[in-house]
Amino acid sequence: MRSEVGQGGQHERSFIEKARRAQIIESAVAVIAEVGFAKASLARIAQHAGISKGVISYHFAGKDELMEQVVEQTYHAVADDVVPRIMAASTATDMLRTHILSVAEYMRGHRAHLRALSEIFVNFRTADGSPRYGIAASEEIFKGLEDLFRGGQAKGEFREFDTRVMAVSLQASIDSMFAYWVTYPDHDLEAHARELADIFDHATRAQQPVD
Amino acid sequence: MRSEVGQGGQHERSFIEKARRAQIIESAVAVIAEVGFAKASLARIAQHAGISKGVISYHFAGKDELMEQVVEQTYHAVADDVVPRIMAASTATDMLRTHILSVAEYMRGHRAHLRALSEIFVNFRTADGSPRYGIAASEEIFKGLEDLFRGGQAKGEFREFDTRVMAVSLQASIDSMFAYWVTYPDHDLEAHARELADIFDHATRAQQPVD
Amino acid sequence: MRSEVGQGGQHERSFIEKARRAQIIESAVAVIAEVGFAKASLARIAQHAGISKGVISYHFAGKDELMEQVVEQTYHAVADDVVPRIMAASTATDMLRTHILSVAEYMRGHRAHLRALSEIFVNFRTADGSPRYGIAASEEIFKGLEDLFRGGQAKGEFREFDTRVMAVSLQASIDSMFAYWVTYPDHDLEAHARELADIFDHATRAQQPVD
Amino acid sequence: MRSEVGQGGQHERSFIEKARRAQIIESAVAVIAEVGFAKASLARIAQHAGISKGVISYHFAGKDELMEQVVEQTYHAVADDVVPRIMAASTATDMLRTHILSVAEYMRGHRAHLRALSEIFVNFRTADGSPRYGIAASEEIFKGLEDLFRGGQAKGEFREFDTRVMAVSLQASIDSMFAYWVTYPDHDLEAHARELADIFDHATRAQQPVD
DNA sequence: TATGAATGAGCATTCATTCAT
DNA sequence: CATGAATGAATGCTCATTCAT
Repeated sequence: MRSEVGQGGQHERSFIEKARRAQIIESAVAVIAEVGFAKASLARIAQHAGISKGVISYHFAGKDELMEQVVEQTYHAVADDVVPRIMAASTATDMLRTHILSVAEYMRGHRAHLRALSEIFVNFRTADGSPRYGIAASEEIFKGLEDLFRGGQAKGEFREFDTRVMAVSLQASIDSMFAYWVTYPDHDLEAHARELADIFDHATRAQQPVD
Repeated sequence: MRSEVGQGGQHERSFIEKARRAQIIESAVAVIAEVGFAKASLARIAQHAGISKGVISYHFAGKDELMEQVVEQTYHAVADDVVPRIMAASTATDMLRTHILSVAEYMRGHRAHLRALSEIFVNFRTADGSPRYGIAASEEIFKGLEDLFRGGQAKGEFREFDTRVMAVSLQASIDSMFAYWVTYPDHDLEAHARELADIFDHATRAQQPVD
Repeated sequence: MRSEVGQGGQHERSFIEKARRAQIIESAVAVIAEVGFAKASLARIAQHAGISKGVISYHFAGKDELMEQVVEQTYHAVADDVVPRIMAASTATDMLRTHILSVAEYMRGHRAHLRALSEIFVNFRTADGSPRYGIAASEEIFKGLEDLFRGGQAKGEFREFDTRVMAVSLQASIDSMFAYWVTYPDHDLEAHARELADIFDHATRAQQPVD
Repeated sequence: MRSEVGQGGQHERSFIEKARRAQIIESAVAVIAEVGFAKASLARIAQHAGISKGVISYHFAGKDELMEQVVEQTYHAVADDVVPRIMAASTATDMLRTHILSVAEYMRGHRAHLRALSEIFVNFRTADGSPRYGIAASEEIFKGLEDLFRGGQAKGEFREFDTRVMAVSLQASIDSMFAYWVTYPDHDLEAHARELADIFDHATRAQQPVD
């Protein structure tokens, strides 16, 4: 999980180093969220952190590693918050609704983090030009959603459908909810989330009661 | 010097100029699709077109105008192909399904164009740093979809739902279908489109027949 | 006087060619006067003349020849206007005053020409980087002024002084009068010229009457 | 990023930074003096200093700041040398003569600096195309000279004349003395200065003694 | 550990010039 | 004669990275 770790525990990161890395990552998040990936230069990130450019190079192998760390940290923070709440639901239908609502709720408190995450996902490329994170980076999420869907189908809660297509569409709809809210900050995120939950409730359920 | 003319049809672009502009736009599309917006420099675009950098500056006021032309050309090409087919449908339900399937079909033949379009939408910024096209640029699409939805609701084909949320989610799901297919070229785009049509059919319809 | 002339009268410039050259020279004057030498590109000059860039290249060997022509034309126009008036004066003292006042009067009607002339004098460099026209280009003027001064000294009108230094200083003072007026267009050019005439009257005369 | 600091003495420039800035400024002076303002590119200045182009960008906000620094440094160096000597004179007549002679003497040792200064004054333009320093930039000098002249007039040493015209003409005559000497390096600068002092002595004095 | 300094490649853009038509 | 098109060098600038201290 950490790039250079694993040489026999030799290289434990010191407290100060961990603090510095965290500080730099937070600054990176803030800067990317504000000016976008393309204009988030190391100089700007260093300036935001109140340190010299060299410090970043010292603590991270390069800009690429910094970006990867931003993704990893943010990604896990979301999962740590959302996953337990989903697990607490009893039916697949509930889990689906809880998933959508929890993610939306988490978003509300972490606008910058998610903005940065999305910037990196879309823009970060490897040296050869191919996207570092693409749809493929969401594979873990897709797998989790597919498990949820298959569970619902097995129990008869959900109709038969292609679980991968449903997962991809749901994930995209959630992302777009966030993007829409970032663009229009007055947009009612919670109401959007409830509507979205309704949409995928109708889209998945086996029986639709007469309204 | 070249870009701001054309008011009143006075300055007809010559045949050769139109050809060059088209050639450059096509090269821009190809390069952006391949290496992404950030790395799509004029040098690379010129190299791809087999011309000198100066030619681009000669035919376009600057990189910004080139990007705007790419968007405009591609955008209209999609609309010209898809809109008539949607209009031919008689019910809202049919229009919705036709919309999804036609866009998917168009995509199959214009992978690079749509890839480039999405890159520009996400990354192109004005001089002051704000996105040139953002979610807001999709407003026209959203409006069109909302009309479709409201028509269906008025006729009783569709249930009551927030048309804006439905439009945003549908558009995002279509985009993600495309992104998924770009990442996994062997993915069955047509099957995905049919599944997606089913999803939004269930999500919108007023009555769900017992399967 | 003309660069390629002299091959036996073979290459007489046609009427249309002379007209074109004159038109281009006038445009060059206007553009240089407006935006300065450095930004007076052939493109801008052509645009001002309402012709294509290529025309300039066709009628002049290059930008350098165009500039030289601007200087030559303007220079002679000034001389043709001013010299006869000076010659009409009878005493050296009168000639000196007439010189200053006539040049100033000419200036008032030819602001752009003189502005352009000064821009070219100061900025135009040969390929090797040395000034194309420097102080040395004023040699003809200096010689003329020195003749005037020596005449006055011979007749006892003027005191003994270094005629070269007086010529250089007078010419510089006249140029600065013009520059000052260009910067502050409301400046009273005629009054300035009269004051300047007084200054050099006092500076040169053999006897200063008790005021 | 580097240029706008320094409010309050907070950001003391390090020794090495000051040295680099000085070195770059000196190279800029040398290059401008040699090839003129228009051809004094950052590349050439860097080459002359034996450093990479980026170093200049690192130490100066841009070419504009570098040019402004050249002006400021040079300007103050002249003033620091010349002003005290003028102040030491007791009569206006002496101050005038001292001014001319001291400036000339300073010139002899700083040919390139003054050449560069004049190049920048004439050619440096702001982004909107208007001269960054024009005649208006000499306002301070003009004001100082006018004070001197008015003092002399008040004490009866000088005749009545327009002090502004006298100041502009004197300044121009001094500049042209320098320009002449730059063009003809063998020219006797001191003799020229003495002659010039005589000229303005005659031009200003209230009484001209019978020779 | 941290820093300031330096590098050099890459960027968009401008421009005088050339040339086929 | 005149043009539009194309060229390629040069410019100021940004930036990730390296390195001695």
